[in-house]
Amino acid sequence: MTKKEKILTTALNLFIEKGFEKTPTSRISAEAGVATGTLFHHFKNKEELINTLYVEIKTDMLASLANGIEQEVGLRSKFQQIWGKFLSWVLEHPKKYQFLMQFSESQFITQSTKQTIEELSQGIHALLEQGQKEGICRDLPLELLLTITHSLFTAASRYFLENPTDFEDQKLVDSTFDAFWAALSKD
Amino acid sequence: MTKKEKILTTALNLFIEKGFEKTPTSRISAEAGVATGTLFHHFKNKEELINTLYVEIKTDMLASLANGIEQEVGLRSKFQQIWGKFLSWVLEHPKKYQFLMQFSESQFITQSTKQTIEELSQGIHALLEQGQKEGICRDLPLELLLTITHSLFTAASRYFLENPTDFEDQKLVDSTFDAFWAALSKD
DNA sequence: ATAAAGACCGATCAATCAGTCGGTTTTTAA
DNA sequence: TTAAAAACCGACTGATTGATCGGTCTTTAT
Repeated sequence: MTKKEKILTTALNLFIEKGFEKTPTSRISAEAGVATGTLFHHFKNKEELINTLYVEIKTDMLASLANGIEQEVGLRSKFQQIWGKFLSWVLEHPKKYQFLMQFSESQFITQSTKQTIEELSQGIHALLEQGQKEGICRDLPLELLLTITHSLFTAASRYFLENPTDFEDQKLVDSTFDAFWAALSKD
Repeated sequence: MTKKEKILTTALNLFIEKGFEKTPTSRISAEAGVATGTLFHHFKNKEELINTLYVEIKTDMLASLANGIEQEVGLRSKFQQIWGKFLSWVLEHPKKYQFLMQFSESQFITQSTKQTIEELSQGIHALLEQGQKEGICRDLPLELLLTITHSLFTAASRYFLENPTDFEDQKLVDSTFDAFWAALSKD
């Protein structure tokens, strides 16, 4: 692991444990086994550090959702695949996910970072748009459908994070998807 | 408005605008038209200030949901009333709601505050439990139903906050409730 | 081999800020 | 009326911390 990577993972752990402002850069560099100057060599300032972390993690997550989705199936199946992939990723990277949850609404994530993320999220956006054109999804504003989708993904991940063993119960996982799909689809 | 109240509302505005750590107590007292000492006379420290604010706002919101719900109607109708009351409250108090969103996941809200809130939220908890006993709600873990409920309330409020004029379209509001109810109920 | 570029170091500092404290003013209640 | 309690004041400080900077070490490319 390069020093830069070490700084990033150390920062991740400290940020979710103590919070951004309660984590001195001195502590990050110390625990990463690196000099203060090195941290500021790689990152212009503390804010750039957390924003880099945010983009990196979200990119990682979104990539793992898009990966290997079967294209020759219906919309419902596509969403179901994404549902499963998403929950798997969350359970495999609980700290990363906690970080995303904790800082998505925070002041520290800049507008430009949010912009970058938005662009990365185009995939699901397009899927919903398609679903609406095909008359599969409810006739609600697209933006609202997106928000609903996002919030139900969040709800499920929250639950399974706190009850990880339940994630092995495939029937339960399927049931949660049914609830999601019921909210989204017309019939 | 008493000085204590002035401190609280000033803090609310600064916290959502600048964030907790980026708002010096000196600035709060200055904008509230109060001496530093007065702030610390009413609140043991900065953390107690934000926690007081949080409990006060959440109590206000939950009270306005519980107020005047017709009891002689079915579960669906009860939820629909709450749905409407909630969205109305959010649109009438956008800053307060933003505050709740921004700090619910933050480090600054103590465990004890979260405990207090939990107790205040028993109402909806009980309603869902009843719905499940009567076979109206999906057979999912109660805790998961709660999370789903919470997340869909959040999703709708987010949307209408950003598109306030849409809230006057009663048909659209009803449609959002339909989506919510579809996720929650069995058929 | 060599020189330029990049990574790394850590002592130092300027700035910021939460909270204190000794005292004054206002309110309360007896 | 009076005295105790509560509200209020604001200058001050001890401690913290983001970021710098001059310099060394390591890698890269020619």
